[in-house]
Order: sequence, then structure tokens, then C-alpha cells
Amino acid sequence: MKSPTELTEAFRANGLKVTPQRQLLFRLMHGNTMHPTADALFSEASAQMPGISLRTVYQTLTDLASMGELRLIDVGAGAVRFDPNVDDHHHVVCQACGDVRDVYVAGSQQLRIDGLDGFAVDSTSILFHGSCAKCA
Amino acid sequence: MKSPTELTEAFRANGLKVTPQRQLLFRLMHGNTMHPTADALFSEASAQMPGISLRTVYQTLTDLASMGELRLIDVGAGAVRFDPNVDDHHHVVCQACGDVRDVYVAGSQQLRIDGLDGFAVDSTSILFHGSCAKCA
DNA sequence: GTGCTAGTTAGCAATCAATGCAGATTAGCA
DNA sequence: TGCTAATCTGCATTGATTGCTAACTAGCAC
Ligand SMILES: [Mn+2]
Ligand SMILES: [Mn+2]
Ligand SMILES: [Zn+2]
Ligand SMILES: [Zn+2]
Repeated sequence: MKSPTELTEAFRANGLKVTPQRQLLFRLMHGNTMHPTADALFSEASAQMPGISLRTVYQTLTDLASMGELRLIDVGAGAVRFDPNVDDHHHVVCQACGDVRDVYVAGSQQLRIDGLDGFAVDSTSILFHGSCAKCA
Repeated sequence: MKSPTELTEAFRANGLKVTPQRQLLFRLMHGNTMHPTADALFSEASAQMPGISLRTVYQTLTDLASMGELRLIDVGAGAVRFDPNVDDHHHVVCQACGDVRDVYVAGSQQLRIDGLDGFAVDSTSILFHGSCAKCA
């Protein structure tokens, strides 16, 4: 994801307004490695800006996603998570505490896929399930 | 997933009763390669047994899953899908029509995972996104 | 076969995540 | 400074799933 300053320009360039709510979310997401849910971000945002609405959080995250600045991660349980890391990477999720961490996977282009049968593959998501160091 | 006959025995052996509703669902799921949602199964079941409840479909599928007879597949959109194929396999999902197909992946044990950082991996799910032959 | 009872079913309420909607508000520009 | 399209908030609604409970029944004992 771009920096808050760059996002400010990018939003204006797209005819989108830069509001205090959006600026706050730019800051909360920039460099965030927690893979937070919308609700988790809403809590953080509310601490700094009481009165901000969950609806606005969803809206801004959706805008950022459709601009390609965020990825949505579905770990198969609970709410979708938002990821400012748009590099080619994958995830490990702790079955116990739900923590999600970035992993970089080598060899994913060498996978032999049997049974494709006319299917054209655009992208691949690999999800590793396990337990983190704390929950070991 | 075991055959309906084997499941009948397995359920009784676990102190679970074998009802007509469950037997119907055993039959509908056995060998089913559609990766249906609970609601899709409910529709099929209702055609053969009017009055069966969606609640019972969910309950039976959950029972089968906790006996290890079914896998739950989350393709990141809409409802969870149920899979009687418990072999080691993965999935392709068509972005256009939502169809899910089994794929068998060689080389998934050779993946080099960077950034694990104390995380112990138990299992891996690979989801390929693309378009099926029909939606090409 | 009859009766008992623990387990099951159906139906509906409740929850959770996410989106739809509309009136009040405001960023950005002239 | 004023205009207006875009945004925000708060609330209603949807969709998937789970919780709850009274009525029902499979499976077992007699
Ligand atoms: Mn990530
Ligand atoms: Mn499958
Ligand atoms: Zn953990
Ligand atoms: Zn398709």
C-alpha cells in the first residue's frame, strides 16, 4: 500500500475526497502487518476519532481494495482480513489464536496441477494452518 | 466419505441414530463432486423429502465433518461448501460461475516457506482462482 | 410387539458479517 | 464565500449459520 501522503494524491487524482476519516485509516493500515478485520480497525480508529462509523471503515477499505492498495484475506473463519502488503505472498494462520502472518513461498510456480481439465488459473492462494510460537 | 451402508454402521457405533433424513443426506453426498453448499443440498433433499429442514442438513453435515467424513471448503465467497472427498487434494474455483473442482497437486511438500518464524504448519490449503472451460 | 428414553427434527429466533439506504455534513473548487 | 458532488453516520436489511425447544422417533429392553 502507498504511504498516506501518496494515497492522498491518488484519491484526489481519482476524484475521491480526502477526509479526516480516510486519512486516519491510511495511517492505521500503512505498514500494518496484523491483517486486521474491519471491526478491529474500527476499534483502533474509534480510539483516535470517537464517532467514526463502522460503515465508513468498510467503505474506505473497499475503496482501497478496488484501487489495488489492499488485499482481502479470507482465512476461513470469522471476518475478512485486510492486508496492505500487496507483494506476492501467502499466509499462515494459527488455529488457536487466529493470528495471521505473511509467508513468502518459493516453488509455487513449479506446482504440478492434475485435474485442471480446461480450467485456466489466474492466481493462487496458499493458506498454511498450524500453531504459532505462543500457542505451540 | 464412507458409503451410506458403512456410515449407518459408523453412526450407530458412535451412539448416533440413523434417521431417514440422515440416510438421504448420506446418499446425496456420497461420491458428490459438486462441492455443494448446505443450501444446495437442502434443495436437493427437499425434492426427495418435502419438509426436511435446513437445520437438519447443517446438523448432519456438521456431524459428518466431525467424524472426518467430510471436509469444509471455504472459497472466499458465499457459503461454505461440503466435500466428501477427504483425499489430499486442493481446489480450483471459477471466478465467473463459482464452480469448484478437485485438483491434485504434486510438489506441495517441496514448497520453501520463508517467514514462518516459529510457526508449526499442520496442513496446507491451496486455492486456484481462474475460469472454467465454459466461462473461458 | 410394547413401552421407554435418549437422541433427533422442525421451526423459528438470534447472531455475525457485510451491504443498502437516505438525510445531514463537508471537501474541494470556482 | 458559496456551491455541489462526494462522503459520513446511523439504522435497516440481507445472507449464512447457530441457538433453542417442544414434538417426535430410533433403537433398545422387556
Ligand atoms: Mn499478508
Ligand atoms: Mn474437493
Ligand atoms: Zn497462536
Ligand atoms: Zn465458470
